[in-house]
Amino acid sequence: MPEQVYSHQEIESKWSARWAADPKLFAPEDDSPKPKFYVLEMLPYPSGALHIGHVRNYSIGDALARYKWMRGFNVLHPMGWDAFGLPAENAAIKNNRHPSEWTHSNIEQMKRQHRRMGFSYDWNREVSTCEPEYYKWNQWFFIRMFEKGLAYRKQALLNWCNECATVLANEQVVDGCCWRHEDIPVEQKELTQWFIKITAYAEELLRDIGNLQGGWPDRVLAMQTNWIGRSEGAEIDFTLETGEKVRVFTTRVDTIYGATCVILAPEHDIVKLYATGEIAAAVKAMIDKRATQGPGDVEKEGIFTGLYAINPFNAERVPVWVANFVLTGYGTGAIMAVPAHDERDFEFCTKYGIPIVPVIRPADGALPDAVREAFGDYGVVENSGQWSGIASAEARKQMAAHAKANGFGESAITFRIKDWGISRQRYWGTPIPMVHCAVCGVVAVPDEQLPVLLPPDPVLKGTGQSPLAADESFVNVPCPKCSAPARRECDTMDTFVDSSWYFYRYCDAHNNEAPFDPKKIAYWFPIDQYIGGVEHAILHLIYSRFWTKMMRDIGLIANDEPAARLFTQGMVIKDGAKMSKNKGNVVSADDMMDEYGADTGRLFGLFAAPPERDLDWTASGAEGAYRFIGRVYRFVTRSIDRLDTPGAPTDADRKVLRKLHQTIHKITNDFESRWHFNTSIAAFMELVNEIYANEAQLTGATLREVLEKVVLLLAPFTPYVCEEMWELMGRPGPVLKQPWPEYNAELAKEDGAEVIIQVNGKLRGKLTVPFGTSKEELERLAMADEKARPFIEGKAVVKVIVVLDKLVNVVVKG
RNA sequence: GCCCGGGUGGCGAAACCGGCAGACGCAACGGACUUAAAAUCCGUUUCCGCGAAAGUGGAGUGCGGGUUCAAGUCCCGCCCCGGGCACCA
Repeated sequence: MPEQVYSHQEIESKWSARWAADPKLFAPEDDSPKPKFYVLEMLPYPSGALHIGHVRNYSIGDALARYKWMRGFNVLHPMGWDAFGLPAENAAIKNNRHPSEWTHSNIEQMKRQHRRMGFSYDWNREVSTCEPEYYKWNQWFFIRMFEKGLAYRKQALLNWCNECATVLANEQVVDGCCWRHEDIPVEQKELTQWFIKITAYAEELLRDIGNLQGGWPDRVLAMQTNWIGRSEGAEIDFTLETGEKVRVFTTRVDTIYGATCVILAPEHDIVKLYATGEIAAAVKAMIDKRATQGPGDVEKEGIFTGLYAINPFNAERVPVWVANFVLTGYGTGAIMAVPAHDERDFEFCTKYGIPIVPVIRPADGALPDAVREAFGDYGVVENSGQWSGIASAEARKQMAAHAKANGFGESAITFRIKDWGISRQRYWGTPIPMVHCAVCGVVAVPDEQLPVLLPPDPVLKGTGQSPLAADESFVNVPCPKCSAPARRECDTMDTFVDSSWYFYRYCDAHNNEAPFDPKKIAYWFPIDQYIGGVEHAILHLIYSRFWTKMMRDIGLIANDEPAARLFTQGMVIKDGAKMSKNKGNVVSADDMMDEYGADTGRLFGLFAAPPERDLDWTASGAEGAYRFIGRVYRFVTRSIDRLDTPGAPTDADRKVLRKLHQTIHKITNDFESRWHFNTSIAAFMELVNEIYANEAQLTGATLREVLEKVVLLLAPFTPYVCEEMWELMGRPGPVLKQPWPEYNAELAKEDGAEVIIQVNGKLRGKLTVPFGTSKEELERLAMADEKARPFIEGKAVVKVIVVLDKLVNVVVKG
């Protein structure tokens, strides 16, 4: 066969069709004796077009999946669609199409692109979250949580995005703006909504971060730790002169003798009870201002309520204020202000002339006469009755215990994380399976009536009213308990519910009796490797962890965490900016595949940067990857006829085989440790350069040996062209079921050790010696070395450092 | 302010355990092939000196110190860039 020109269209369309025709090709085996490996990439939202960011994400997972198959694992590698959500509904309003139609046509488009990319998914397990077979189980889980008190309704101030016309969870607010609309400030609205009690798991979510260390990126774990935000402190009751108690939360109860006022959040119950006239008006103004204010520094403002409270530790009477910087949703919504030891309290009390009383001194200093700035560190407690002279840390414990013993407080822990508000006033989501009955109250839809189907013909306006409420035939329903006329809940669920457990469904995607068969979960879980963007570090990834723990506690599964290992890949950058529609720098997967092909797209994406780092997409870089694939392909095709030509082994054979085994070692290591495929591919390029340099001298047997291994090593990165070359070499496929090339350390070994000669740490010469040459001999050779000698002669040799097979460093003086 | 990353040629990067800084690729330049071009193959390219050249000397991994025979790598103190959290009591 003469040398062939690499034509990606021909090769990729040929194998894409063949792979699609074999539904078992990428399916895991039942009852397999092989060890299992579950590799998962985050499922996409079906926007309609795959772009380079997706391609990068899936190329990483696909390389791993193919490698694991070749290493003899039974691999589960599924794909699905996060198919509910706002874009479908907004597109529907704009184009007057049904969200379902829009979504399904997008899925079809993207699935075609996926197939074209040749990713090794088991499409038999495809999950689409907008199908009743899937969202039925969202409802089922919701009812289980309702029964356990983990799903509940309450009135609360909620984040509202006017553009989305719906409520947002705290996790969906970024810099005070909507996560989908970075320039739309989120407003606060008081609404009655459904919440999921993720806070019941706050302690465990935090504790188990310890078990994820090593398997999950530190960055993600740090972000989750921050988000959960545990603070240890105490709650203390200050008694008002009117008799009510105001409970404050503090992490520094040791400073309580320095408390000079109590400050309430504007929304606090006591304020509602006692604020009248001018004060009430000022408080309302504060609430309104805060509701519309964006993020950033806000001037502290407050007003005296006219009330006084008694500090239970020293019986001192302190004024009660209301201030805009005290948050209603954190701690108890009330604080004791200790201006001498808290920067914020200092700022506030200075502004309003409230006294400042220092009670903590630095361990090696004295109490200041006049406080010029807050001293917030731990120190020694002073002027604090029986605790004077005790260190802060110890005083905290003792004073909390004292409060408890005397019935006016106790040690307490608060979390920053809040319950997950899941009600959405939109159509395209899972209906919340609840009924409101005038007699029975809120009643769950019985399991046998699930799923509660979305009505097929919604009236969509995007006005902020739940579209389901306009559909009388949906709304009106008899109460499941008493059969009296009742009304259905009309909100739908946050789509993050859908993505919290989809990866369990892949294990048993067509189960009609249960969300999944626990036996299948026991086999596949935890996910061995999860791969996705870091933007989900606290959204999807914290919800998923919660959902797993919840499912464990209702007895469905045994694992505590969904994924043993997580990998977060970097963003794709083009022309200095993150690829996004707004910036107009998106490269579509289709355009890329037309021009360069799927293999090139994958190879460049993996070669241009280590996968965790941001990747610069450049056309010239892609050209380079394309040229390289062509270089391999041309060599293989022009060598086909020589593969079985007999001949005596040559020096070139040995050199190329050595390079081959060094490359096997390198690539295998990269797969097994840090996934720096950029260096795997660089090593592979070096191998190909070596083969080119020795082409004429290679014998047939070596050519066959080396080229077959070349194809196998490259297959996880560029599967199409490798499948084609494998076939051309007369080998039966598929490549991903071939064993991974085995490393032979003997063949990889160099002829001799290259030892560098340094004088005072500077490189002065090189030696090639047999491995294991003795210290004395190396020292002798170094001293005699022609290049090194001029730097040694005439100087006193202080000492000589020898590292066997590696280096000699002669230290001289003078 | 606190918590994570990161800073190396014209560019993307490599150097994994402290041991030859810049592998591999892009771009640029030169050569071969060609009537010519494209494609392909081969070569050069951190900076500053000296040299016609082969070579050869010095400097160099954000900045300042330190440890060490030896530092991009370890330690101390800074600067800059990216990300997360943030009146969280």
